[in-house]
Amino acid sequence: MNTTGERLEPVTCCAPLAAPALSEQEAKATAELFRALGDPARVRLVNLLATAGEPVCMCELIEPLGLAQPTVSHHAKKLVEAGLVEREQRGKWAYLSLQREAVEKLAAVADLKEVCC
Amino acid sequence: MNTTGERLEPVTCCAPLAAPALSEQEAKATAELFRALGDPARVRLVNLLATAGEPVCMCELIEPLGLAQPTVSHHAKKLVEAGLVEREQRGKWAYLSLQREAVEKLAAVADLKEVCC
DNA sequence: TCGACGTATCTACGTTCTTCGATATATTGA
DNA sequence: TCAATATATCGAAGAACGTAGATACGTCGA
Repeated sequence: MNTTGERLEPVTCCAPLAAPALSEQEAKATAELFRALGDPARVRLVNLLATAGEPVCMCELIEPLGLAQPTVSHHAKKLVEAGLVEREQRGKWAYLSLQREAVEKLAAVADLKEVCC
Repeated sequence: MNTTGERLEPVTCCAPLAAPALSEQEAKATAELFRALGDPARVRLVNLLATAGEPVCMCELIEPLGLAQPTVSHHAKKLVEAGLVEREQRGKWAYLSLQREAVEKLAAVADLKEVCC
């Protein structure tokens, strides 16, 4: 999809829903951010990270999510790409943690009282 | 999709992302809510309603969105079903307005500091 | 009554998404 | 060095999605 090589940073590029003049670009970034949480598996993954409060090994997510390992890897990648989750390699293990600032920015985007991001 | 007749109310059924024990049902409801805003056209539609501050005739949304009339109708329906937008019939015109409480609830769901919906 | 207009639905098409088995790569421990 | 383990990627199948043309329905004004 992105052939130019420039990476979109949805979390930093999107504007509040009530922004006076939402550009096409901003709308796309905002939609991508919301879409990242538009799947039950990813909502549960984020929930697991939020309640854990500390980085969680990816291997410990497979069972609670009830999905195959490639599927969990796929969803984790989506969340990392959206900026909502951070991935940290520790030897052969991959640890995921919540990007709390990104999630808070998401809440700010949905906040109609917010004027600016 | 829903053959039993029971209507899901995503806005009232979903729980915060940081909820201690997110059920499968709640995760699905939360995902549906986020997914409703997971398309640029719907983000712009919500933005138009948010900045208008008053009900907007659907016929006035076609041009700014740059989409065909059936497509706008389709997106509007999705937003109404998600509870984010209210639809009001006035003669042959359909007026859309933002369900501000629902959008605020969405922001609360994304708020990690919130304990309960 | 009739034509114009606004809207929803039907249908179809191409794209994207979710899922998982198979497989490749890398790291650890023996 | 070798087997076991964790993870990512590839490839494929089925479902869901976005879009718009055609069409049907209802309302308004003449």
